[in-house]
Amino acid sequence: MKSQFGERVRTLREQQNLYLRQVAPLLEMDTAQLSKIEKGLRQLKREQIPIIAYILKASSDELMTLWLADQIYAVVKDEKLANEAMQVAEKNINQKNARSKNDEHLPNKGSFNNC
Amino acid sequence: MKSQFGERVRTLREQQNLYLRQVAPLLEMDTAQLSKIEKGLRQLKREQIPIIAYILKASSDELMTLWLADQIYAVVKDEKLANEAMQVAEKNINQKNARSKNDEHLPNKGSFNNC
DNA sequence: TTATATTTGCCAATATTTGACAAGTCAATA
DNA sequence: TATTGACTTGTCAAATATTGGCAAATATAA
Repeated sequence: MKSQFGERVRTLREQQNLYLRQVAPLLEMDTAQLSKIEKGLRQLKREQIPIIAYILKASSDELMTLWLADQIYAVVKDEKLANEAMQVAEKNINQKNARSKNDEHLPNKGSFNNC
Repeated sequence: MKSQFGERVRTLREQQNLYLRQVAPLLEMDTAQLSKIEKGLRQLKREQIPIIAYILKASSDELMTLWLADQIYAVVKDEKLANEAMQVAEKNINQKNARSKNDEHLPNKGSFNNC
């Protein structure tokens, strides 16, 4: 498993018939860096994902999802307890989401009511 | 959601009636650092997990799982696409595992047969 | 108050990641 | 086979991020 994100970016770039040298400057980097990003040897900065999505006429959400998945994968890829850890993490995420969902039902959500 | 790992360590330490000052030196750190680790403000080094598990008479696997879950959570905690990313990452892990499972059925696994 | 346990803030030390450049490979083709 | 263009790789200093260690602050109990 290499970089899902990088592979997708390369595919998209080739579909648009763009060269590294055409795309890299738009991201303010040289071709070497973008090459490494596509090969998963470097990480694109999170805040550049919408930019590259725009350049490649792709879904920002799709690329962000792949980028995040790569980050997660980097944490657990050589871990025998990867699946267990994922389960625990998932539970934590859902609890967090449940909490903020509850907040919606509380009065004065988002107001600064500390009078 | 704070640090599952840190909270578990604190619970275990208190169950054993140990003070930070007793445990910290065994991990070659001062009480301030261990305090931060228990509160999730610092990360214990991965390779120290078996050590702290031994000190606290706990399961190394349990603590490793919580530690990894914390690392994963740190990546996605503020991401709206957290769940999607987790799904993709999980698929990647399972594919990887499936691959190494296949390897077991190949001949000469682990030998250096490049003659 | 004193003593003990823990926490917090700060910043230097260390570790990790990135950016930039040069040199390299590879394929097409003149 | 020399040249060109696209991409890749290696190196290393610079930028970032993380940690370690200390001192001071807080908290709680005696």
